[in-house]
Amino acid sequence: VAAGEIMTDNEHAPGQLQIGALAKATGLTVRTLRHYDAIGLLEPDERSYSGRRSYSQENVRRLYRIVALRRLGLSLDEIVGVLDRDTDLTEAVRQHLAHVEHGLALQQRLCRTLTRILASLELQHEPTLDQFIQAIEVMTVTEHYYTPEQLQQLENRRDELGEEGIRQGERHWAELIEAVKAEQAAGTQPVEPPMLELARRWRALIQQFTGGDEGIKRSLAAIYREQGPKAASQGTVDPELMQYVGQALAALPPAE
Amino acid sequence: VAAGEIMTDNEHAPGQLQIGALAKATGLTVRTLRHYDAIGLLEPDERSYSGRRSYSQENVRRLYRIVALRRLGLSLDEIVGVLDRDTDLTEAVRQHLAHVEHGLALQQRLCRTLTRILASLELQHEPTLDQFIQAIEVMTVTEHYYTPEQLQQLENRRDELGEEGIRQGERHWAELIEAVKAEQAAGTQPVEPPMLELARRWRALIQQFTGGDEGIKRSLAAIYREQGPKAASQGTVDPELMQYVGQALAALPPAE
DNA sequence: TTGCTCCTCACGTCACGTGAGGTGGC
DNA sequence: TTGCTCCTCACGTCACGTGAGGTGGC
Repeated sequence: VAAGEIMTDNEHAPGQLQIGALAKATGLTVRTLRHYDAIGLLEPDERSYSGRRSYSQENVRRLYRIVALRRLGLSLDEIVGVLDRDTDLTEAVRQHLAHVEHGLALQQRLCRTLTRILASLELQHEPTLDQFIQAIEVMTVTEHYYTPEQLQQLENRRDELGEEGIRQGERHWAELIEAVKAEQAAGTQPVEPPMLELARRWRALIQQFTGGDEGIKRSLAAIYREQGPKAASQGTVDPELMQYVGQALAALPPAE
Repeated sequence: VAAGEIMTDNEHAPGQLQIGALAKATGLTVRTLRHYDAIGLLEPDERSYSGRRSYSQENVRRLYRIVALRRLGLSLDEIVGVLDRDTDLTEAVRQHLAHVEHGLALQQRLCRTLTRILASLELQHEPTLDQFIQAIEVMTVTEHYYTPEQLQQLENRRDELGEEGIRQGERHWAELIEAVKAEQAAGTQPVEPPMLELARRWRALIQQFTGGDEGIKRSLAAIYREQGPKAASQGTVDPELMQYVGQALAALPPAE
């Protein structure tokens, strides 16, 4: 036999590739190529008599396009659209970008939420599962009351304050609430001077939280109305205490 | 019959809820609750004689926890871990956050890539599918050669330059390449003064791209070596042209 | 009898991974 | 005969959505 006749299946048609060779060349798996065949995304040029897939150079070029588009995150279906049903490429990419950006925004919010949850988890000594769950519920319920812009504003203020500033604010609230509880336990009337002084501090802290923004004030008021003081105060104030403080606040002269 | 005996199935056990009522109360679908039952995440307290699910208050509390953890993006399996196999909550959240942040970083890179691809798509007059595909390939192949920090640096420089600066840079390159092609076509030798002048401009533009960073210079050189001039120049320079310029660059005196 | 709620299968989603079981080519 | 490559099913993934077909309670 002449040397030219000694050939592997691979070489029968020059430039044709078997599935394994193509997989190795592109870094894809054999399974992936079979999948692309099954859904009609990349059908091999021909089959050998024993049923083996044989890919032509044309197939290879198409595969490179597929891989490129996959890296952009397009779905196989969208790729079929671009390659075979002449979907406008620019338009497809534009839409895809919009989609990705949308998902990104959601992920970022989730990230911020998780970070805050984690911070409060680490702050609290022995956080009960229940306290934790409540923190999440409060966070998600209250977020529902603010517009995206307002949430952004609150977010910005937190950034301004920084880690330390936030902890300080939390300490101030905790101290104030303790002080109010003490007066309540001591039987102080809401309109007596000591409570009026605490109410002033209370109003100042709320002012600090809202930053004087009317929209945020209204949203906070809505949370009080519809979800009660516990939700509005992130679980720190119970209804009776709030009623007590409310009377003192009502007895205050209008804000200077 | 006494009035007390006239009851709906719903009221047989007070406080018990049928699946539809629970779904309505939580905003989940009936299907979802059945799914949670099927995987053992939330099994109803009991079944009525006709097989209807009956949820107790205890079930409801558990469901609220499930919903809260879902909002953080935990998988149902992770939730089972937290609720039943006392997985450490803080640890679970920490890991989940790390996971989300990782995905976020990938998404952000994808977003930047898409934005750039889109920008170049819009810049080019009649972008062929092939040109486009090549742009993606070039982008992904070359990105492989830079470290994350280097990519960040390049990203930063692009931000500094702004839209207009980038276009200007692209114009400069296009003009320079045209000028070199003209000299080549005119038969100018690489070492003749006109080409030496062009080579100086060439070196200056490269300097501008690398920002003088040695690491980026090395990465760019690696792309030339391993992927050829076409990839390194984002598809704008073919090998012969590069060789021609290369001779002129070699004939230049060392950079001032 | 008519609605309404509930029930149990069971397929589909997206892009493959991962065997099971078998055959052709050196 | 032994490896190696290749083949075709077919199940599993994640959290349900969506029918199909049927039954109990007012």
